[in-house]
Amino acid sequence: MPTINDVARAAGVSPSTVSYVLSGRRPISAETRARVQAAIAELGFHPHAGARALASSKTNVLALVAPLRVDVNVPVIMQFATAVVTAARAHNHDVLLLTKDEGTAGLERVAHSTMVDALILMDIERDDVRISGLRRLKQPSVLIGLPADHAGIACVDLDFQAAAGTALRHLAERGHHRIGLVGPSPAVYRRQTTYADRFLTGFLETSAALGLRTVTHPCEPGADGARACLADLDAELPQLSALVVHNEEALRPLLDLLQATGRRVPEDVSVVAICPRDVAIAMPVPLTSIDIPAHDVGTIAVETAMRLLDGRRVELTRLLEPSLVERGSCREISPSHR
Amino acid sequence: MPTINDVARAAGVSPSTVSYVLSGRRPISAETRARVQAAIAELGFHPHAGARALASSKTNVLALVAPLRVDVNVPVIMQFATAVVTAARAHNHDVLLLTKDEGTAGLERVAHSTMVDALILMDIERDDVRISGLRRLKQPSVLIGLPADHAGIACVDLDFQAAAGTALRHLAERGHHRIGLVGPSPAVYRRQTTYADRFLTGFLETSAALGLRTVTHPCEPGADGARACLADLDAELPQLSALVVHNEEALRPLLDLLQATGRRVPEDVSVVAICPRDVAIAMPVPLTSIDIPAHDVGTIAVETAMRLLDGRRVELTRLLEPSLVERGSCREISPSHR
DNA sequence: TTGAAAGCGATACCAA
DNA sequence: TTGGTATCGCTTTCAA
Repeated sequence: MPTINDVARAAGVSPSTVSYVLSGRRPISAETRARVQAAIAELGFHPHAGARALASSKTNVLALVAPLRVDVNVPVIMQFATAVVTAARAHNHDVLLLTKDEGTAGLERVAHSTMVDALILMDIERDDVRISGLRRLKQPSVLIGLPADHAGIACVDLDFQAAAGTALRHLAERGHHRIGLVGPSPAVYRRQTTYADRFLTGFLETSAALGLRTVTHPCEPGADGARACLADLDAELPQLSALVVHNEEALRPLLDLLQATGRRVPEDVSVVAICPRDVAIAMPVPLTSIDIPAHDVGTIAVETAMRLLDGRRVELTRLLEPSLVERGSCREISPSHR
Repeated sequence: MPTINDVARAAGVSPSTVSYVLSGRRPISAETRARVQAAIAELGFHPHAGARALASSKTNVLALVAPLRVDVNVPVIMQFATAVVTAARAHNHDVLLLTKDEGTAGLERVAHSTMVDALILMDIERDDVRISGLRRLKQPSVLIGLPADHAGIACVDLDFQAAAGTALRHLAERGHHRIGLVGPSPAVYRRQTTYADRFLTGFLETSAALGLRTVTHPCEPGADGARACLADLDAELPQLSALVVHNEEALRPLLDLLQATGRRVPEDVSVVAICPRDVAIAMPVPLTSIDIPAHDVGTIAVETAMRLLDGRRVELTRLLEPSLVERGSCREISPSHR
């Protein structure tokens, strides 16, 4: 492997000149630049990442901490990861993949050993134990999610609270006033992943503001969970005309169940889902949905990290506005039936 | 951030001694070791990764090249990734995540700039354009998959050819002799991901060896694809009594379709699936299946990389033996009906 | 059993 | 516009 000195010798310049050609941090005459670049190409020179990191205190690597348990939401996780890696590359950075189960120790390990310039964390819990540790790192971090105490830390996420409002308003405008919420599984609430709370809060707020009759219930995984949840909702609010489903996994069993019991979508029950758009589209009945903009969130997370790295100003809390796409799973209730 | 010199000073030893305490590459008196370790703990010392890489020519980082397109098989990809990261950590390595779409350029970038010690690639195609480039790298690589030309390169995968044999034999032993194969989507064949070919080859071989009547068909995504595929199979081989499904995505629509048309599983049609076990379990009828041992494959890939790195002998081609789990979706055909 | 010091391969400051 | 060189923090050889 050729070094910068080899290149310098071949081009008849000093190593520092080669370095400056590479970084563009000082003006170089066109002629010199050409000679250097020719030498670089000819020798197939690639700067040594470690040497660079040592001399410049920059690694050009971001840490991405992902929950690698293999359960629900895997596709969404992958979408975040894809977006982060792609955006990072666009900024000339690479991505070191960490698992959430290494916890604070893992973060400290890569941060203290100077393996990364910044960290991006996903699957943030309400009282995430990792947050306080992050504050002590010299590297900046960006959270995908919104913990209770996020003072001074950059956060990016869908505005789930607003999303609940959007879903309810969409239904209310079409004449629905008896609406059930199929929530995430109790496990999600237990883990206190914050999007569950935030959605629920928004749901209750908007419900009250609009004077709707609503009822909410978490939903256990599987067909049995869906059945139990629907039964609970029906019992507590007879003749509900619409469901808001904030549970990707429950979607399919729920639709199967409705069909099996002769309740048509949207004729008998309207449905709004909060899920990735490809999931909404792939259902037996294409669902009106609010997308989880994983790509945007991931990209913005990286861009926020970049801004922090070069000392630019950032908006610490970025909650992306929800956007609802009507796909025909909500029907208009005629005024006479209201 | 304290350096090794700070530690040395605090412990009253030379920096080299600290280094040797850390690496264990030469004997240190118990007393000295204790003093050094105390100083390390007290100062919160973590060796600088870049400096280490520069001095030792080892990064303790593996590259993992994953297909980050968001389509089918996302869960399997995640399982591979999980296993690789976990295994890597167990060997004191971290994982740099690259996307397949960077192609050869990405591999060369991280290899030439000495960011990684070894590379692990997934989603290998039959005539993968990246292979020849890999041979020229100074870092070893391990493929998850089996390209046509894999001379000299370590490969790990499920033995899909044997898996087809296992599936067919399981059915044949239960009296089935008219069997259809629901293959992957044409897109997979077009991309020439090698597992499709290998499974098909094994299927045809075993079919011939056992004197079975079989028919095979790729299967387009979605409910329509499943319907078309099943119709084709039925047309070409009337009264087939069993299906082998090598298409995770088609599984659910296929079972829905069978139910809708009054064909019960396993009473009327037996089914063997090749898919992750959680998918097989989550179906309306738990399916007899051959697992895709993503965890084992990922772990073995990392272990192979480790062996290559420290010059130990490796078996270049590791095809894992398939194991079939009966879950009741195959029925025994009584001799009178054969 | 330990220490001294020469690299490793870049960057960036100080000069010219 | 360019060159010389100290420096980054560690590993490892050579000596003692």
